[in-house]
Amino acid sequence: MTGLLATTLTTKLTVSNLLDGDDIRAIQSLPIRTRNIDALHVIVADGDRPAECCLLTEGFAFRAKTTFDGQRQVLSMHIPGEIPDLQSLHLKVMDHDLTSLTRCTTGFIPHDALRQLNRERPNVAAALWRETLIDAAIFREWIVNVGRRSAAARMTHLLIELYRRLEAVGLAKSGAFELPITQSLLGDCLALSTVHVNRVLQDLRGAGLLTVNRANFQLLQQEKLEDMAGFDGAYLHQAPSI
Amino acid sequence: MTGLLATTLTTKLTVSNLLDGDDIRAIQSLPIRTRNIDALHVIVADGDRPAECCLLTEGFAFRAKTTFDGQRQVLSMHIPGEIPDLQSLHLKVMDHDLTSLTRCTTGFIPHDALRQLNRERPNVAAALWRETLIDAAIFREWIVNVGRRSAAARMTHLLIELYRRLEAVGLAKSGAFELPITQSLLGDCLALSTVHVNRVLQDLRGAGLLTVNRANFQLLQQEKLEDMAGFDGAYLHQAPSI
DNA sequence: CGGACTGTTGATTCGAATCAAAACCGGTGG
DNA sequence: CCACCGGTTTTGATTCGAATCAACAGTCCG
Repeated sequence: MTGLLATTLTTKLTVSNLLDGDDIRAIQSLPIRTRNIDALHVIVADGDRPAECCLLTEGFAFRAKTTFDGQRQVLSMHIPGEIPDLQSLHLKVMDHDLTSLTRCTTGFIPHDALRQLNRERPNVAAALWRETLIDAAIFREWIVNVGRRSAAARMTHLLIELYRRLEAVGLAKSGAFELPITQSLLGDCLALSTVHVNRVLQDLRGAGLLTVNRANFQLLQQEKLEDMAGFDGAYLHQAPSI
Repeated sequence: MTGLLATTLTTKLTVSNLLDGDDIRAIQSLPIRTRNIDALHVIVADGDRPAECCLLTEGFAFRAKTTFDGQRQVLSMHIPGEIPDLQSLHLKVMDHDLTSLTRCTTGFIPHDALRQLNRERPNVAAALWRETLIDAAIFREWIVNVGRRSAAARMTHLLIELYRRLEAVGLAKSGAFELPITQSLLGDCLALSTVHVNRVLQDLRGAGLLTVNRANFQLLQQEKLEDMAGFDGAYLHQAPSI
């Protein structure tokens, strides 16, 4: 693994973990297969038994489950630097879909190579484990979002979360970020109908709290938005080793 | 660690992981502090920085978040054999509460000891990691439950999940299990009001699908219940190493 | 026996879904 | 260049599931 792919992963892991030079070199020598993926393409499907993990380098992806009666619930959004299906390393069968939102650049790393790395470099294993735990922390907050917040607070909370995560990897600043997501998919994230998503966004725009043109989101009054969403970023565990 | 505590943990981990004799001996020699905890007592609180993990040996516990306006959302239920705060090993600050539902027998294991064990015995590290990944899989299904299912389906899905998990550790059979949970707490699990929980349970009883007297739940028509809940147990990842 | 949860019932309200249709857009091909 | 098309966004009218409000009954326990 060299170039962008290596940088993406090592940057992510060294920010919040204590890796030494050997750890980083071991990561950089992982075998990796680069692949470009079209928008809205199922990368790994529910029921699959993948033999590799997918490192997202460019573009966005999301994980979702579909109920037997065809309703879809998005479980998480994924941004560059993440390995959305890292859990497949220890859970053989996928229990949900991983889908590209936009065109993506990805790197596939064989499970075997990752297992060997984990065995030889406990620091790296701990860092990767930690990433899956942050994942779980985000799921927990997602449960609260869908279960307990009003439609407007739900929307706001999701947008702030995305902003914070994108900001942390340099893909957003000053409250602005690019995310080519439809209102329908936002509805599947928030367990709201498309119609209601539209109305909520209009209310938020009307209140002067944000703007949205196509894929461009601009959070205008972050303080106020955080208040109305009851947002506390602690669950993102972004501070180094905290 | 000896006796019941050791048995609880090693049973759990050996069922679905490949541990050898040395692994098991290493687990059994973990230092552990036994403690009894009263019902409805906060074991680890949001914001805490625990230095040990809590192995649940007897009794039930749950994890929950409270929003700034005082609403509570239960995130998961925990049964004997589980380590509900294992994530604290790598995420220093708790982002939710862990609370006992009933009187519990617990064993506290220092993080230091667990870290050393993970370093020396990669098999054990993988087994523990896997437990946290199953945790996350259950969170994902919980999102779907709260986000996409009707009140009745939600209730049913939760009860079947609990039954399956209890059955797997020998604490339930023939559709029956003991769980001293109030309707109010069930509401906090399902994001429903207490009143509505009551009505849904009456409907299910009325349809002859289950009975509830105090803490005793009896699922009468499991097939039918699974159908109406859209239950697919794959997300519990109970089959050994699958 | 009294008090505090817990469970139950009925009446009413409300947030969001649903249904239906129009307006808007970005592309495609004639 | 314009007509057309599918997907997306927007608007309005109506319905519905669950919340809320308000009592009351049951149960446990000191």
